[in-house]
Amino acid sequence: MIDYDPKIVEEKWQKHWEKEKTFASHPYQGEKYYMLEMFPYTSGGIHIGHVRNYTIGDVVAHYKRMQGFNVLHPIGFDAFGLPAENAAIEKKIHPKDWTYSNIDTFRRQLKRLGFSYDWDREVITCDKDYYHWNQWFFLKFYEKGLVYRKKTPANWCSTCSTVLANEQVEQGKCYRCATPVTQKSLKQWFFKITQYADELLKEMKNMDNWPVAVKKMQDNWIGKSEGVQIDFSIFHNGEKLPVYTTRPDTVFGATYLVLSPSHPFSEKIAKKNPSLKSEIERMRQEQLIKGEVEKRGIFTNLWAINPVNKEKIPIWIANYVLMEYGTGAIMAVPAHDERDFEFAKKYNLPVRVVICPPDKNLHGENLEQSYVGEGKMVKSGKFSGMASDKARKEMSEWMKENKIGTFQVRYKLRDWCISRQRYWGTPIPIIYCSKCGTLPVPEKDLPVELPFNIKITGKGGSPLEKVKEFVQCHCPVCGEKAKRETDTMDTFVDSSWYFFSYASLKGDSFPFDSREAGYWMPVDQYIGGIEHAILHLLYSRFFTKALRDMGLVKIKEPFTRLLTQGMVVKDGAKMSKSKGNVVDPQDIIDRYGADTLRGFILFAAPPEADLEWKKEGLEGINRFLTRVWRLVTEYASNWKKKLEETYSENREGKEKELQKMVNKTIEKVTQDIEERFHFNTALACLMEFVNYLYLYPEKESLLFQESLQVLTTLLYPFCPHIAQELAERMGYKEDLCYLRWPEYRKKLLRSDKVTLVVQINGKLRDRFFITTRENKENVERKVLNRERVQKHIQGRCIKKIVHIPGKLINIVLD
RNA sequence: GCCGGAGUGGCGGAAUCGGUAGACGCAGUGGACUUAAAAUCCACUGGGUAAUUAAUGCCCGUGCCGGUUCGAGUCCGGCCUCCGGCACCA
Repeated sequence: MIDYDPKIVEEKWQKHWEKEKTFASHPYQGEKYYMLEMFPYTSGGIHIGHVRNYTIGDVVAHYKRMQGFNVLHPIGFDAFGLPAENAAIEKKIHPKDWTYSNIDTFRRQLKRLGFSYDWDREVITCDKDYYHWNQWFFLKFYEKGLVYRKKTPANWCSTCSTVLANEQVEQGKCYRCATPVTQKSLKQWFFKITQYADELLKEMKNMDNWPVAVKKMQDNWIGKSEGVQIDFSIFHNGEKLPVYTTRPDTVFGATYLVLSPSHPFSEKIAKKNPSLKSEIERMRQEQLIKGEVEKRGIFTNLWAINPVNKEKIPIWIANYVLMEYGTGAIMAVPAHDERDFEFAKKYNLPVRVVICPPDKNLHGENLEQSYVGEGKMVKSGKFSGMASDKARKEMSEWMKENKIGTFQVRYKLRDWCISRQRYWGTPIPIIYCSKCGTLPVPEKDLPVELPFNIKITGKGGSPLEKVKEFVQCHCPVCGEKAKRETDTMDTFVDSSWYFFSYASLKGDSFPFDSREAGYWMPVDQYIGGIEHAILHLLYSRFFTKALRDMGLVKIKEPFTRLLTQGMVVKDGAKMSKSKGNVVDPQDIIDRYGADTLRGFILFAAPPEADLEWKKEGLEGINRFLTRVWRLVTEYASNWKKKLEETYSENREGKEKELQKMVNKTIEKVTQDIEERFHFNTALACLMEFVNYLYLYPEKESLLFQESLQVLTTLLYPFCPHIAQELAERMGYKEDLCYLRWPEYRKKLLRSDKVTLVVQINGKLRDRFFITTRENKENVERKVLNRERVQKHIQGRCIKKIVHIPGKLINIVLD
């Protein structure tokens, strides 16, 4: 017997797979299955989180192939982005060289892990053949009115020297470097994702195979609310001052009105009234920094009229009202809104209760906190006495009829800002001509190539601005000298359509072939980290819908099923350089081999849970694989074409038991993959099977030979190298990935002896074997005669017997 | 604050539809092999209690309190803790 040497075995088969293109995909041949894992951003080398993501996907890809599906399982690289520029500054290496050298490392490591990718479909987003189509989409969106430019305060990260999309600001900090984000007014390009807000929301109802957590996060992010815009007016000149509220039922309780410091009317006041100007400016500054600030405001000396009761209420300007949402102005109802209550208490503004909870009366003067629940209307004109939820509808109707309010649907979702003042990204294909204005680059002039002759300093604005040859161009309309846009696109544009690119072999005049993409898309199973719950996944959904409306694809949604795998943690914390608890997959491969690494990652936890890294567990899997190796190399003889003994119905005794074991193992492994992706229990079951085979006495029998063959086949999706090698040693010369997955026979799972569990008053008291042929009465008589049962029921009265045939009897005593 | 998710041995985890809690692995203990060790193989392994019939028996045990049920880790109500997301969105 030869010892198990993973390095030799694994490299042998990796060479074979590469040479034979074993996992290449071909369209239109049978039922398709598109298995996709989120492609990696290639900074440095592969880390353990990638290995987990890709291992899970690889098991599914293998399994589906063996089920007879035509599988597409591609990979590529997310290659544009800021880290490349940072590396350029720190290491004096060109972003391009840094990126491609990382990609080489990544590709080598992915191959070393033996993942079954179709490498012919590889995509690298910084290749001009790829970003060409980002620009093309930009132009098409431009034609469709899905792109626009506006000057607006944007989220600014001073460390990255660029603006960020709303989705990239986490708790007021940059998602990448955690620098507090400030607001800076710049002219920016936007994709009109809000046009799809409602569809993005609605379609989620049909996405049953997405995790609830992700859907919930997107739901919150889109933030749909239904309310009423109520037109208040300014007392002295009657000018309209609309506010937006989701609680029109509280309108009689409005005791003051608040404007955002950035509201146009606030600006007007600031101009007229220098004494207020500095305070307004100060509040505006406070709003630039996200996060909780103490509520602050000033009275404008102006008054507004509440249209429902003609009441005169003071107009304030306060830092707790945002300009970006609603109308930038609110009616303040301190009795029924927490924020207004807090503000009213601070500035001693009146509190008027208009809704009382069912069980008591409230009074504004002594209210200790706002009441935001439902209840009975009071002090609300003709609506007094009505239930608040009913009043909400009726008052809205009434306001609409009297032309003082209109129904409104609002979203928190803002348009997607795609401008980045960075170098390493897709140039935005726009030309500014002093005569003709802002013009898209003609399609025939694409791609606008990113220049490589550049100095990255990290200082002083966009790097492209300083590249004369890039900036200077001619106007496509009048031919005069013009300037190019120097901002590049957010890299999330790249990842919003890469799955379409994989799904077709590239053409020269189109981003992808609609026919082939139509065959493969949508992605049947997508796997990635939960950190992309809103960013990448929302953008990709938006892109898919936009592409559908352009007639390029027919589908509404890109990803049918989504799995968000858990983190890999060590010593209770997420692996990170700063904590010094990083495990380098390469070290594990060198020491134990790829199959052991894959096996451990799959065995240690179910995919959606966090995984605790334990060196000892790794050794456990390695021991298991060694046991499989020894068993097969020692006892296996010839690979059989058909598993006759496994399914024969004429076995008795030990053989029958083994046969049952084989069928049970197939059943369990199949179900665990098929129904739940619980690879940990699938592997546990294979371990049990191996333990059983070790103790089985007749290792020369045909049935035992077949059992080894089944074991090898079932192991293949998890640890493909060792399985393929063992299959070959048994005489199987083909690739296991195209061998049909074994089936189990239900009939052979049943045995004629089962354990019957006996409970007395719900407590386990006895268990014994019965034959399945025995009738109910007979079994019950036997149970009652058991010594252990007798001991308990002596002198007591049997109230009831619960009998689940073949499983359990519960005797209920008084 | 709001919205998700999770709490099971010394540890990672299993129990899929309400029916034997702790599969499988790790760690640990004992034995076999060995001059010895490693490796390997075999067995035991939640806590407590009892020395009788020496086979096991009995009690407790899935974050806490209560409920439904013949029977609850699983269902219902109320808490506690941890993790993740959002956070002046009117």
